[in-house]
Amino acid sequence: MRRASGNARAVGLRQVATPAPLALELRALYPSLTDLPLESTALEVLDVSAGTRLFDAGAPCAGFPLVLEGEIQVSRAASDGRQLELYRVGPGEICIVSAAGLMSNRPLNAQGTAAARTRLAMMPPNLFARWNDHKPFRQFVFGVFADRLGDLMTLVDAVAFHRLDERLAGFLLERGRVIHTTHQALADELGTVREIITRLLNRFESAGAVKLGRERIEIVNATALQSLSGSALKSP
Amino acid sequence: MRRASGNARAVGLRQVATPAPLALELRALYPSLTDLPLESTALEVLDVSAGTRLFDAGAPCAGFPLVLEGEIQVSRAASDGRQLELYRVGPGEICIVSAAGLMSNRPLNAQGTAAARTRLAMMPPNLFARWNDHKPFRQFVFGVFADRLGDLMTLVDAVAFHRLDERLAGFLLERGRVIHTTHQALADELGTVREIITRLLNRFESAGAVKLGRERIEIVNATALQSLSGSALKSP
DNA sequence: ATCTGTCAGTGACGTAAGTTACTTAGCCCA
DNA sequence: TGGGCTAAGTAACTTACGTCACTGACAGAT
Repeated sequence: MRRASGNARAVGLRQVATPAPLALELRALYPSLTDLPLESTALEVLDVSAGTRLFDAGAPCAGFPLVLEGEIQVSRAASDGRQLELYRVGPGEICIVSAAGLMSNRPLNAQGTAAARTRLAMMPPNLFARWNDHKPFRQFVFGVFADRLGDLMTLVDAVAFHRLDERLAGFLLERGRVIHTTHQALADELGTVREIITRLLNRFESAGAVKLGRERIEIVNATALQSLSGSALKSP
Repeated sequence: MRRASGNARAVGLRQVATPAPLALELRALYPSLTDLPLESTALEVLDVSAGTRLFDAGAPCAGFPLVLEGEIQVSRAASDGRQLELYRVGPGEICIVSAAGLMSNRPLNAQGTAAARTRLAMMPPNLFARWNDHKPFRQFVFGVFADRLGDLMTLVDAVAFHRLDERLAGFLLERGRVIHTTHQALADELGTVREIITRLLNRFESAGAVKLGRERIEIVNATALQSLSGSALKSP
């Protein structure tokens, strides 16, 4: 964590804190920033390793994250240690919990963790407010906001109306043929505990849908898995 | 359902479709509309009875509802007939599912039903887009948007991590001392079935927390109910 | 080669919640 | 005052999930 220093205002110039390569990178990932004065703005850049907690539920939002590389996992934690993933934020995407925290000036209602080594630029709260007056940026933010809201409703639906085996099967299908992860991580994404994941995965293996290994799940029969999922992923 | 008619443009004037009293009423409930040209705009006004379906999941959003009187219940339905209330929209409030539908141009991801006799003005999609350029309106919409998002997270949390008795107890406490509703309606709000509500309410009655009657629940010991709820309503 | 920590497997058990299939109660209106 | 409707009670049963308390398996460090 590094803060831009120096005092350019002393010589009557605006502070130039965002190096040109970073501005370029940002504009490539977030085209809606194109016409904004990135170069004359202090954006803090963080480079964190997998597992780093980036923000906590209950805390005020410290800034709006622009992900350059990696992925942030946003989830909700229960008092008994279980947790449930709400969504992930990758490069070029935005975090609606942060946006909501900034727009309503309320504490964040979820926690964010780096799911991998992650590099991100932090847009300070006042800057976020100011740049929302810029129509392209605003439209981008609120477009994604709206999309994520839909995802969240689908999640509510899944949690309220679907069995865990369906949800797990659907989840695996979204992750490609070979998945490298632990049972605990899967449990944390689905809001359950490790043992249940183990049990369900073993069932899937007995059914011939997957092959299991240490931190490894290979889908050997996607069709079977699909039918196990009951196609639980339909949005509306 | 009544559509404003006439063709004022034929005589070179903008269409004047919103009568002054309605404009007044709207501005009283939605102050962020103050500086917008309500009078020169065609706003359809609907007056519907309790139970009327106002929009369906999967359909495109027909307009942005401004509630004048009554209440809209927004919920998500499962294929087995169960349904789960996401939130309600009263006078002066806004519906984020509609807003999201308009901003992302995607089908709505929940259904809306009048929870009582409801009167509302419908802002057409293109008007909503246009008026979002007006800062006070925009800030109002997105402020509420952000707030509701928080509610939604709390809902996810409740559904994923809390028992139904806790949720029911909490729900009752929010509804005042005497509640007039059916067990089925409660089930539809919490995402379960009627029998379970009956069972739980009877337990609450045995515990001396409530007194039951036909379409009537009276809370006789709020403290007891509170402890049954496990204070399951904490947000973050 | 052994140690140590993480990851995975397992079985017994408890219980919240949904399902089925009724019966009973209360209310409206003819 | 007796149908006919909807709301509510109920009991027996099933099942998905979670909890507990382990044991075993593997990988990198020493």
